[in-house]
Amino acid sequence: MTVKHGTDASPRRQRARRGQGDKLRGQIIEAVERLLIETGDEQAVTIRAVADAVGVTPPSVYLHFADKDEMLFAVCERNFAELDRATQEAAAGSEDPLESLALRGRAYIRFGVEHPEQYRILFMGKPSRTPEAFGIERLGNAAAFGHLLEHVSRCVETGLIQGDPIHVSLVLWAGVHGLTSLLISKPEFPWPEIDVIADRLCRALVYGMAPR
Amino acid sequence: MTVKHGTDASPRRQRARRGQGDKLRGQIIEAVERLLIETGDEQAVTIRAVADAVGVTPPSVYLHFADKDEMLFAVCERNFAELDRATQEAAAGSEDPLESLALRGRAYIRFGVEHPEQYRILFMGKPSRTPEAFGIERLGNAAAFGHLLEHVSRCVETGLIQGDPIHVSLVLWAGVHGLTSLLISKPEFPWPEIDVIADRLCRALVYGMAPR
DNA sequence: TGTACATCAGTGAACGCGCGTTCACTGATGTAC
DNA sequence: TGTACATCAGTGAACGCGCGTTCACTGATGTAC
Repeated sequence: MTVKHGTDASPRRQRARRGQGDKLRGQIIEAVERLLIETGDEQAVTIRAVADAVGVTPPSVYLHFADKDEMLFAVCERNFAELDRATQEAAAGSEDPLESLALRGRAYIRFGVEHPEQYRILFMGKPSRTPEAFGIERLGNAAAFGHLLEHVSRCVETGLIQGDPIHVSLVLWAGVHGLTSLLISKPEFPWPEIDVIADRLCRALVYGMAPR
Repeated sequence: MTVKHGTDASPRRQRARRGQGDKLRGQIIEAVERLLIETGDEQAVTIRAVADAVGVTPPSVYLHFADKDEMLFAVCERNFAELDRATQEAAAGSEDPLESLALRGRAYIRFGVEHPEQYRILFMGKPSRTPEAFGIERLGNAAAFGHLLEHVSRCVETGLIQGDPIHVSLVLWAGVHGLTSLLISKPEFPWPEIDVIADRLCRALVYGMAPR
């Protein structure tokens, strides 16, 4: 089944005043996120659907984005920032560095479960779709990973965790990403209580890398 | 850039003899796998491309598969069996149950890295694409997960690992899936040596769930 | 205060594309007599 | 051994679709005089 756009009177948006052209850019980004959440389907985010959601014609999108990918990446950028904020906030929830690290992991998982389609675009997409700057640079330097690395480094310095901080950080990331992405791609699987399993995973990872 | 099919003389396949019609089915499955490997792109696996690879016209595919999804799932089935075989074989590599569990994890990761597009279809696909029977039933009952569960159960019975065997199995699966899927979706990331990090992850997971 | 005009935010219609799928058919092959 | 015929493995051409993108345009808005 497919969706017809603009068949019923799509609320035609009022044209921005002169000099206010950038307003549309923001509205487009919001519409993309809304579509992602409502339809739960990245494929449903077409230029046409987005334009229709905003109340504008498809070519207008090109006034603000060179192409479709650029539009999607603008959304990603926003979500990266949110992910970082959520995990930093959670990590502040405990004085104990290892406990704090586990909390960080659980916040990451929760973020993914609550924003499945955005998460899919950020971390589960095809590599080819990802423009150059979006791979190593933005991902490697992304605040979220940087903050994790800092946190891990502190743990390693104080001897709470053994190993190379980068390796440890990658292992932690991979672990929480695994549960997050499985929860997203296999929602029909008979998962036990998510919190229980997320907690178990984060503890195993964190305490599994502490010296014995 | 797009690919033109059948422009240069595609080697027209010799028609099967009477009663041998099923031959084409097998050749189609092989062609899908070959396309997946060669192009590294699930999107490149179109009915037309598959038919062309086999040396047949598109409608012929419908002689053996109701639709495109059914064709793809036939490929998945084969790969599930291979994944199970690879992990079972690896697990036999150590007498120590925990060590064996870590070996199983590493084999899983290696399988995914070596069959990225098949892995993507198996575990990273959109849930909607997955037909009913492919979700809980085939995944939950899949031999690979069943064997993991058995293995974990033995460890729990002998006190080497603490917790509910299903929870533990899911945590292990999620963990190895995380590294596997990140390696697949972010190949341009500056990963350290894969074996090192895979080993570190598997040990952290396994020994992190052992009683302290 | 009034008017000509440049600018800017958008529009409408169309493009070419590749896709999954359908449908009426063809021609080689085996079988019954 | 020869021939009519049913069967079966495939073909060829076309369908309707939605997509990203382009291009020439329009009409409201602000500004200079």
